[in-house]
Amino acid sequence: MRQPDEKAGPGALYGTLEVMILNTLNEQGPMHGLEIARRIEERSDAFLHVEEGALYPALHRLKRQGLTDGEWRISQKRRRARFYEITPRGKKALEEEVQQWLRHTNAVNKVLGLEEA
Amino acid sequence: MRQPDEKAGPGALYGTLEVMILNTLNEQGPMHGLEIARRIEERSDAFLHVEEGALYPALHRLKRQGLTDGEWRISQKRRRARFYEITPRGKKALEEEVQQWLRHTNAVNKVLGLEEA
DNA sequence: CTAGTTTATATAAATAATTTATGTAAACCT
DNA sequence: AGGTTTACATAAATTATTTATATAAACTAG
Repeated sequence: MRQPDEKAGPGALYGTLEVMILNTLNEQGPMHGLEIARRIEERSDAFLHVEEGALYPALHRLKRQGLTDGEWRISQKRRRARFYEITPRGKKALEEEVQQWLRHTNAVNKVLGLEEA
Repeated sequence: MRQPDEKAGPGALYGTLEVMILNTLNEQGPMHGLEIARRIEERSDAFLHVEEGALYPALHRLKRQGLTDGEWRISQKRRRARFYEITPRGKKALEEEVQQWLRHTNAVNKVLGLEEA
């Protein structure tokens, strides 16, 4: 016997990590990578876990696309850390990606017979 | 200028295709691969598109896991086709995966500030 | 009657974003 | 001085897609 899974399985972040990062920066202001990961985990009530191997490549993708910019600063705990901030383009992308997330979950929910038949 | 995307982008199916297949078989009875794909597309109001290269590997995974079984029959259009049926184990898995989908979307929605704060 | 289209399955190769496993470095603690 | 914590980084492995082909049988047009 096993308790039903209270955590997301492998691949659960797929496609949603970038929009969650952008939203975290948009709502809570500039912060560094590990702090973003912690906020996402907390806000999901520890359902999601953001691995560092997923986090940093995602942050680099967002930076490369001009959706964030970042600068080296010193964290609360006195370590050098890259603080990211959402850009105007990032805000626009965030809005679109949130809409896309809603359309997507809606579509899957329809297929699963879970609402809005 | 470009119309906002009304369709899911690449990778949109990631992680949801199997549960959608199981649900389709559970609700609508035995049917063959291409028909499953069509039903999913229709029920999502053509938002989702199920590529054959995603469909058949997913069907094989489900079969290997004992969540469906299949037999060769003749389709409405007189072609040989493998008709799949959900098994009792498949029904149990479906329930769990639907619950997992709900927990997952809920977690992402919380992070995005979209409900159930 | 035969060439082209449609239906149906199948699979290899390419792509993309994860997970897992390490590594570096500086700050803090004992 | 040595061990732990914080923070970033990246390579390798994994997984599930997308894209591109291939096969084969049945229907359809000329």
